[in-house]
Amino acid sequence: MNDLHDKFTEYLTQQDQRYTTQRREIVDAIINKKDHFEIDEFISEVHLQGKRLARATVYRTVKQLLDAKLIQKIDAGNGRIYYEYNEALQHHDHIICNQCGKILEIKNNHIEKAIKLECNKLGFQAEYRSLHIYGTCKECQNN
Amino acid sequence: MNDLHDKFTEYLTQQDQRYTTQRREIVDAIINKKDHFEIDEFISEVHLQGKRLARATVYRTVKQLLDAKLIQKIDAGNGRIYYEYNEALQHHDHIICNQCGKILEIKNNHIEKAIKLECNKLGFQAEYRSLHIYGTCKECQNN
DNA sequence: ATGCGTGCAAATACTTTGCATGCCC
DNA sequence: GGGCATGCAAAGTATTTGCACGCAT
Repeated sequence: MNDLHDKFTEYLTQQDQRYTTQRREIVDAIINKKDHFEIDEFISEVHLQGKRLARATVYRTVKQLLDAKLIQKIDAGNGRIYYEYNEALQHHDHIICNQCGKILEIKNNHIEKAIKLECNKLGFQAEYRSLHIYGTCKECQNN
Repeated sequence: MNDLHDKFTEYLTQQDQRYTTQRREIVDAIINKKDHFEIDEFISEVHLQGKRLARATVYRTVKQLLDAKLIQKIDAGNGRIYYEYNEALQHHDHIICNQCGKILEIKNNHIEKAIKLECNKLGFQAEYRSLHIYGTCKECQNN
């Protein structure tokens, strides 16, 4: 049993909601994709597999997963919106290259700590964050 | 003369584009608003002042200002999208309360440094970032 | 004068919603 | 069996685009 299923089950139970076949399938697909995905591409893939799944259901489920902090939304800046599984609820941040569009995932304790300290100072109880750094990656700087 | 006008002029010149009346008015309005604004609210206000200004022009100009890194986009999570003037190009980050929707702006050198170090490590040339922290503010924790 | 930028409206894209039916608990 | 969730289509929003005309350079 995967962590994401457990967490989502827990969330749904709390909200007195049901873990339906569709919700289960969407979560499975997210786990299998591993990295970031787009709503549209996601729906196409599911349909290619011959499964019936309504757009609306995907939007509804994604909203719940966001609300449950199990996935996060990434605005790649060029009009594309990605979603990504928050593996084991460990926050990782994103570095996005404006040239080639590549997305690097980082996890840095100093950043983590600095943010926690600032929140403590303000008495703010942080639940979740989104940090995206845009610029030019090593490879693209050489072009 | 305001910094934002200068910077935008510089950007437009680089791109061989013109500093039109509309662009100037949009920039003025942004400077006067100071804090974050929404496209829709923004257009209404300009229209209330009796000025003629097309939606499309606002979208086009906002896109350029984003591209020039002079304003930044904030996704408040509840479906609302804000834009905000990047004062003097100093990066400040946002703390957003999920209960009351309040947005706090922070500027913290430790966060700044930790991010710079991580980028240096990766050889990534950062131009811009967006950091949003979501949670519950001090006041709302007491309710 | 030249041609980029604007305004307008239509087109497109994205997301939500109402309602009848199906399926989880 | 009761009622929440789904699928479908239609309605909302948000954003982009084509084209004729106006204005900045």
